[in-house]
Amino acid sequence: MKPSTSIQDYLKRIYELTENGSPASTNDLARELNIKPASVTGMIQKLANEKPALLEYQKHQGVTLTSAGKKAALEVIRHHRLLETWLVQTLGYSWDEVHEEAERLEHVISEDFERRIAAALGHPLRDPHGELIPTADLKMPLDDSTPLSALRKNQTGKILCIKGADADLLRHLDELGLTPNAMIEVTDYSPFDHNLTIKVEKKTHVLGLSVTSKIFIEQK
Amino acid sequence: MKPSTSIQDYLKRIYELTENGSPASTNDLARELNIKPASVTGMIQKLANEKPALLEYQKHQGVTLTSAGKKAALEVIRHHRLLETWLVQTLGYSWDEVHEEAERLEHVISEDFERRIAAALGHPLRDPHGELIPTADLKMPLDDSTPLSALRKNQTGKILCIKGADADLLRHLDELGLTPNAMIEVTDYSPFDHNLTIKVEKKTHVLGLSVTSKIFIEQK
DNA sequence: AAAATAATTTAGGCAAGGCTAAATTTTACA
DNA sequence: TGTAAAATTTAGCCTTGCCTAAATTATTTT
Ligand SMILES: [Mn+2]
Ligand SMILES: [Mn+2]
Ligand SMILES: [Mn+2]
Ligand SMILES: [Mn+2]
Repeated sequence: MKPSTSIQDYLKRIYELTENGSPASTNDLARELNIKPASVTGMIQKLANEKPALLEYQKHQGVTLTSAGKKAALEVIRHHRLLETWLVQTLGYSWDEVHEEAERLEHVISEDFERRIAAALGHPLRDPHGELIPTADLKMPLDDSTPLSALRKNQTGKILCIKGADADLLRHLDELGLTPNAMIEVTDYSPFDHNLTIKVEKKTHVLGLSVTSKIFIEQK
Repeated sequence: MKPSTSIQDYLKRIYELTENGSPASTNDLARELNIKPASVTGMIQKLANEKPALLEYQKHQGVTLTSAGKKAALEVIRHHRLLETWLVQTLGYSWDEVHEEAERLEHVISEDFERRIAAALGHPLRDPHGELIPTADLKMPLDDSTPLSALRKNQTGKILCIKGADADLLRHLDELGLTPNAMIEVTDYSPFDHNLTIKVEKKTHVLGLSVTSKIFIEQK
């Protein structure tokens, strides 16, 4: 059976929160889902006890996805990212507007719809923010990007992805020309505050860590 | 507040069932919604008692939409028909495939999405089946069509709409060339069984009442 | 005009997925 | 190392929207 919309959202958030390798905590999940921690506990207990369990769970230790859970999560993420790409390309959404729309559509489109937009888009590898799109057989491609925050003076690269930015930051980055595919060069680094001075399209900007850690680069 | 998906489906069905002027019965509604009559009674009582009531209801007498209910119904119907049009035009769905997809999407698209597809399609008047699309200000345009079943020998017209046909019939009509915009001519009428003989694209077909009553014509 | 049948409503229940308040565990830190 | 704070879980409750079985009302048939 296809998981409910609620469950799909849980799985997607857990996928994201566990990408760093460590389990997702009840509180983090509650924050990301805008649901009270007590309710999250109830749901993760349920998901961990399903016939093919979707989660690995030990009290007070957080959760990780089983392979069944990961597959279900990648299904939703593929829908989300294909939808974002498609909304931008065919309906003129800007990249800071698409998220919410995709957040609702992702749960209701058919597999046929998924195939049609994937084909219409030429089976894209990344969504408008540069995030990798899981393949049709639900594998997440390897991510070979480096956070901009790891670059130093005179290093250059192409922006691959903006991760975890809210709509305000996305609009700001758009104004600065810091969008996927932009070529950038680091011209200075301040070890005290981790500020990076970068050049993009002939213009120079100084970016703090809270920004540079959200921009991902393909190094030259 | 936006009505729930369930409520939207109730309102849409009630709109359709009351187009003939008479109230929708509990049983008819239950059949259309695939929900047990007892559950329908519960829901219509609830909807009739909301602050601005969505339904007019008297025990054992069926329901009609209030103006608030009609507005909410037209909102869903507009979504549905725009979506069908758009899925056919941009993703290559055939007209017999789109219904189910639109049935789910109609509840989750934003008003912004609605405006974007309406604009992208050039504010169409009819969906792929020829059904009238409610306007952006939620009025249903006047329907000036006549059922094919009302035509007689030597009368001609253009097909405007196929109403209430299931996917199988839609595919069949498609094969016969009986799609919106096709020009047809009635060459014979049998008063005994109400069969009509019609000519479309040089071919002749004999259609029973259960078919001719679902095809609507703009008379010449 | 009964009696039978059909339609509708009532009553009681259930599952999903939330919430609050209270209890418990873990972690932090003085 | 003991305690305070933070995180998590438990317990009990609520709403939505569905169900079945039984009761009631309306409609047909005889
Ligand atoms: Mn979502
Ligand atoms: Mn899919
Ligand atoms: Mn629907
Ligand atoms: Mn709308």
